[in-house]
Amino acid sequence: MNDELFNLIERLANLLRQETRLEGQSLGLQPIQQEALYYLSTCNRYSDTTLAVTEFLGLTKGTVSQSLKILESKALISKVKDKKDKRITHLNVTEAGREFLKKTCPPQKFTDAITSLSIDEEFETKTLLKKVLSNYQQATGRTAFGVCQHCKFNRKTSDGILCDLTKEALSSDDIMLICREYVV
Amino acid sequence: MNDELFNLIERLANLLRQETRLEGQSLGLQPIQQEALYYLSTCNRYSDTTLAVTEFLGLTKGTVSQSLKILESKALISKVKDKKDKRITHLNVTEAGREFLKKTCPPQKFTDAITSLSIDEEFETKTLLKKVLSNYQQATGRTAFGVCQHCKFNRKTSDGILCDLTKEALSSDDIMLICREYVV
DNA sequence: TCAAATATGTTTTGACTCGATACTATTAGA
DNA sequence: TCTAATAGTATCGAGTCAAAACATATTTGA
Repeated sequence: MNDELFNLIERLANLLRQETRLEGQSLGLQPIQQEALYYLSTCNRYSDTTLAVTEFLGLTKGTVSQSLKILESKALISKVKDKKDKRITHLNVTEAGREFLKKTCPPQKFTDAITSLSIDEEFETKTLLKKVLSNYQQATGRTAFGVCQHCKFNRKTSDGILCDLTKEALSSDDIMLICREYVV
Repeated sequence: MNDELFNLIERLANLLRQETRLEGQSLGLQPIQQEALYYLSTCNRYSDTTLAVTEFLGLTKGTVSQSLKILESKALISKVKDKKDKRITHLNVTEAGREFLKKTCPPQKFTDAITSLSIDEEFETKTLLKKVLSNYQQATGRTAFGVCQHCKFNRKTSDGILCDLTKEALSSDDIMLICREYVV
């Protein structure tokens, strides 16, 4: 009863948030800004836009636009207009941004705490939480945000890997990233 | 890599937060206020104070004081001065408060999502997350907030159950609640 | 073809969160 | 006794957030 799964997740999230807040102080970064930055470092070229971050964080685009503006002002990300569609702006994490993430994300003490789990236990936890997350996303009608590699549209051909949705070629690095168009 | 445990937890927490925000709209309640209310409905008489909520949520007491003021103004909690120590104010969840929690906490769609797990899987996930949470709390030097029943100070005597810390008698309901003084 | 609808993103506004700081009241302890 | 510690409140400024209005760019479809 007192150990409801949702309670555990909220408590872990609260602690993570707290540690994140501390680690962001050196650069004056808020937790939500760090979450956006982290997301941008893990997503592919179809998913590095304001709207994708909006969907990922579950906020409104106006709110996210503000946070991204701050990240840009601190030179942690840079904005690049899309060549084909001029409405779209791609958000690239700068070297400084990656540097910051490497030091702080995931938070050190959390990483330490995980070492109490065995390899198998950690894998098991991830697997089960992924299942819950996937179901929850579906129930709330939210975008799945899965890894390119495991997407329905990802196709291996004799010429290499292809995205069936965009018809573009994908590198071996590409397919490790998170995509907002992900479909099971 | 893309499925880091901390990433999964943050994403689940973001979705929970979003659903919580929606469910709080009817009463004009913010997510953090609902978290405080929920905590107060699960804690024992040693842990129903402003400072305990502060520790639990990992915020500062000024911030929490404001949130509690709003909960009181909406008649979801009531404040009762401690008889012995006049500095202390106990926070009781009112009937209206419990009514609200029963409807919204945990969020319906999250509960639905969990049903994708078997009983064993859910238990396993809880067990492992509890382990991580416990370690994380210890690493960050935070209060443990465990269930009274499993605390070191909980002692069963011929006269009933006793708290060795406060030397007070505990009922069978008491020992199911969360205590800030919890020690493994 | 070209106007209407749609999509991406920014700005503004007002309510709220949050940490920091200063403050009051009460209790503990040397 | 009288100083330090503890519980809690009040205020401030920076930032989050949703909502709405807005500016561009693209797509749709008559």
